[in-house]
Amino acid sequence: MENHGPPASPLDRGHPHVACSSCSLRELCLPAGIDPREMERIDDLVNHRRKLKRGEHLYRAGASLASLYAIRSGTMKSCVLHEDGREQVAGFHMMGDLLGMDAIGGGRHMCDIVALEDCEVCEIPFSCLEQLSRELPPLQRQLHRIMSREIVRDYGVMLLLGSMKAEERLAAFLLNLSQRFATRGYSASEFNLRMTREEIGSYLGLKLETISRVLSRFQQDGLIEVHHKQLRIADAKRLRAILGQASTGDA
Amino acid sequence: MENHGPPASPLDRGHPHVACSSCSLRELCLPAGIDPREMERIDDLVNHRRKLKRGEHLYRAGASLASLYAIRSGTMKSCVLHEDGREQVAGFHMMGDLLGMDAIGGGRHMCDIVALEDCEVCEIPFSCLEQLSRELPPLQRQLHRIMSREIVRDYGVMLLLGSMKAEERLAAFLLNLSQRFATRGYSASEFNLRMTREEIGSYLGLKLETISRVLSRFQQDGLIEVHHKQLRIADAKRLRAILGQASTGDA
DNA sequence: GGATGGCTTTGATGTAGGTCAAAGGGAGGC
DNA sequence: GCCTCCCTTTGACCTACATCAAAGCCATCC
Repeated sequence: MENHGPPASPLDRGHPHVACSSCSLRELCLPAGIDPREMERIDDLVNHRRKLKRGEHLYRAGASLASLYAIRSGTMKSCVLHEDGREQVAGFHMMGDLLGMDAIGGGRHMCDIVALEDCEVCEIPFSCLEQLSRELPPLQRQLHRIMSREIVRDYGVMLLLGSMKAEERLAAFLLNLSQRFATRGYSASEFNLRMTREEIGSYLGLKLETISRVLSRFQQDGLIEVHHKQLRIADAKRLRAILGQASTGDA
Repeated sequence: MENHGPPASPLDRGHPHVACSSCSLRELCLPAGIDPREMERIDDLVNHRRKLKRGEHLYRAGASLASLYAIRSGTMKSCVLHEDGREQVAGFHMMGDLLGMDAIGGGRHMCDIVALEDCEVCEIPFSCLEQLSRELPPLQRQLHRIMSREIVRDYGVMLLLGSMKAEERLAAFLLNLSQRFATRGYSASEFNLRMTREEIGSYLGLKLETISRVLSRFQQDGLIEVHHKQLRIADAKRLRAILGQASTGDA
């Protein structure tokens, strides 16, 4: 039962001050590296926010490209759909991440984005962004950087899916989450899993039972502590060693 | 034993006329959609070509970003490397494809690119490209489109690796190759596999023996004919049906 | 407060694809 | 022309993960 809530006006123009210049995420997000004096031009670009309840879609595959979205708060997942109904989680996204770049190529979105909890996103009309990035080289750079990083991230996932076994995949996943929380100023060792075991499994190319079993094993081995969605990394070094697979030594 | 050939001068400035404007690939490649009158500015951008022999690297992971490369002829593979030596093929690339975008994010390449046969590429200094794309909106658009398509392509691979079984993966692979040859004006039904079974396997997250077995099975079932690297798609419809998995009917 | 329904855990069993092994074919080098 | 080396094919066996099944937990709804 997804918490669709009232379909209500998804566009919330009620914030008079949607300002990148005062946003704590600005160094992670699109405005990174922008001269403070130019910042107000970015503020104009991002003219409103949008709130989503858990389970709501930000957009669906097939929708035509209007805007990119920067996540201000909350966690989302992207899902690609196989024609025969199978779907796979392609990524988990959190504050500061930029979404929607899948649509630039063909003008239509190629995946669904779903809120895993209540979220807030900043909407960035794409044509304005293209325009402005012609005028502000640092903005252009940052956009390119973000798209490039997305490509590289995907390479990492391909490596994971193509050549790692279950334990390695899960270790890589947990360490990646940990690192992303750290980058955002949260604890690297203690956090909440916003997604279900099934979603993790889908992302990692495994079944939910396998996720559950491997988490239990990790816990027995003292690598982590899990209590439903609450997770603590108890021994990051050994967790990393599962990945390195060679050295149990200092990573 | 890779055919490294003489390390020789990799930069071949000997072509006086490296002109996008007269290149048969221009509509697939970076200049797509450029006004003919602006084309000479692109010609200036792409100021030289480079030839590679089979087995040579175009660049290696860690190399700093200097240029993007457009493939003029030949086939290449990209490989991502796991720290512990395992490597995985992340993609196969052919004429018209643009390489190197993995380095934009961090300034360093994140994968190796290796020629699977003798190749020729056009070198595009990245900072010039960024500069010029500020002045020519259609160039900017095309660059964004290409990067976006790369992201979407990766989603497809994730889906393949994460939720398809061996036969589906191989069918998807062959159909994808077929389609790419067709786009480039070659036969969609008959072509050469430039890569080994092992490389296909690496790309698809399978072992070479599995690739071999599945190809044999496909052949027995009359879906394809393979004779070493020569491949003919004998029944594209049924091959597509393996993917759709539901309807054996008209895809 | 009890009921309902998702999510998770754990066990028993099955299987796709991996691993190991051996032999056959082509292409390039001498 | 012959040799060598890689690539490929095919078979026999094994293992990691999927599948099926059942029971427990937590949150939410009534």
